[in-house]
Amino acid sequence: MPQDSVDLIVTSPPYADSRKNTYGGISPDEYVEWFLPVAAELQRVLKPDGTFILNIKERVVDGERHTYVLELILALRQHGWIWTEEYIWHKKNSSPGKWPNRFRDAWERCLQFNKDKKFNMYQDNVRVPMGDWAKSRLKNLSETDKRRDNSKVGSGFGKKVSNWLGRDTVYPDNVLYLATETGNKNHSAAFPLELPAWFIKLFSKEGDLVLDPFLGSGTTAEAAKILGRKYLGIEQKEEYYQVAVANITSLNQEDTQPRLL
Amino acid sequence: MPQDSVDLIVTSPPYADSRKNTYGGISPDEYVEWFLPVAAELQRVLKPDGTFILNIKERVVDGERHTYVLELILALRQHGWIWTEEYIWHKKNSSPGKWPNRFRDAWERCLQFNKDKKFNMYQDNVRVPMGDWAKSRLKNLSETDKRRDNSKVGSGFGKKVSNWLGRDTVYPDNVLYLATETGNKNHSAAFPLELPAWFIKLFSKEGDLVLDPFLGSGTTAEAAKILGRKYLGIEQKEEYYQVAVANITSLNQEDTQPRLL
DNA sequence: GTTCCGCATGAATCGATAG
DNA sequence: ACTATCGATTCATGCGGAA
Repeated sequence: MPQDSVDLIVTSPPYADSRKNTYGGISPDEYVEWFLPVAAELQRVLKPDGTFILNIKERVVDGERHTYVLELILALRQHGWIWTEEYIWHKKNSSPGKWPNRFRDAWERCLQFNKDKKFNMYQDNVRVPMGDWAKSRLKNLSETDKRRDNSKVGSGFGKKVSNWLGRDTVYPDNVLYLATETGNKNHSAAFPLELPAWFIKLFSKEGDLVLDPFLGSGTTAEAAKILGRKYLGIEQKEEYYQVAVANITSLNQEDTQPRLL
Repeated sequence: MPQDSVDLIVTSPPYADSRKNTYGGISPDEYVEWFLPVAAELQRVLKPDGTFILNIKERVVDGERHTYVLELILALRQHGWIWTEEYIWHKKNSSPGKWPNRFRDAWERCLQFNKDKKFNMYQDNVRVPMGDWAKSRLKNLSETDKRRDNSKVGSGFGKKVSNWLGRDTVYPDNVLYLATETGNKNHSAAFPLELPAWFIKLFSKEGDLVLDPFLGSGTTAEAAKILGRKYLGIEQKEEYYQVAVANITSLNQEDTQPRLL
């Protein structure tokens, strides 16, 4: 691949040592070492104003959270990546289970890395409906606030409130509150379509190129296709590749578009 | 303080370089070095089956998340602490603001450290009401609901929905969804009472000793008092100490108990 | 006695300007 | 060339006073 050719990278690599029977299963202690050559190639092909989103969560090893994700962040910075932000994916329906020393794990990291401090971000593409507070708060402004609006002299007290009139969406924050995919995909990672879709809308525009170097069942490419982006996926396992191709080609644009927009 | 005398430590130390005009203001680059001597004392006084909860979040420095929290976790492990878990505090109302390169920050870390893999955890004390799904889901049980239905993905998970009949509370997960305190405390940290209260209920029992080495306006001690634990707080600034004493002594047990239980 | 309205304010961050 | 200060931006909550 040519250098500086990709607008956005969104990926969820195989987590260390997990899914051992379905994927390669990288040992936690070797995870950073295993990932760095990949990151170097990603850095080469990403445009200077592009973004790299890494969805990952550290395993529990021997009763303790392993530190390979922390070490990976530090290592990537050593190699020139900028650690711009850490988004949290807060899962509505996390895996069940009960243990004496911990609760169910309901969140994952979505790490944002950049090559440059200036990067493309299209914030208006991910505005969310205003919270419920607005309904009760802005419902009955009519009498007093209309008067305030008409008299533009002086106080400015009413101005703040009237600023909110007519708006129905606000900017989100850095926590994504999404359900996990309960679908029937033949791939063990529960990676909901909305997760890559959110980052694709936020960090790319139509016609841009989105890359997923660990394609898996093709969720990132599906989201990119639905959103009108070009997409490129890499997958080592023949069987996942076949699943991804099937998922992507069977996509019916008319069916899926309303789901995301 | 004698060694092995504290059952639980819950604290929210001054964040690096923030609150510069109210607190000392520790530089991000010196944060780990500044914290380690404190951590050593905490390790000394904590009981072997006790827990240390550290509420912290890294600042943005020069357009990038600083790494001092990651380095602090690694350093604490070097000094013998076990990094058992990372809870997330998902804030309902985060600080406002708009920037071209990031959204509002709506979460903080609550890091759990232990001296030993075996520690006290009273999970039943923090059960939460069952979600609304239960009402509709349990009304008409299907055939698969009455027996164990194994996951189709081969994960080994299964479910037996009929197990849920008659229950009205469930265990929570590792994400706490709380509002920040917008109250009138004369202390700049917005640390809601529910946050220390949750960990106090989870990791201590009545009569246990709870320590907060950075007491601030005394929220941890307030929660401990309400929940019938002994408490011990350390505060360097005379003015915060006075505020904390006032907050704690003015506590009316009858008023506050229903708020938390 | 209850609901509704007005308003202050919070672990923030960026970019421009001043020193 | 570097650091310090300041203005601008914006969402949700709770409290006090009014209806």
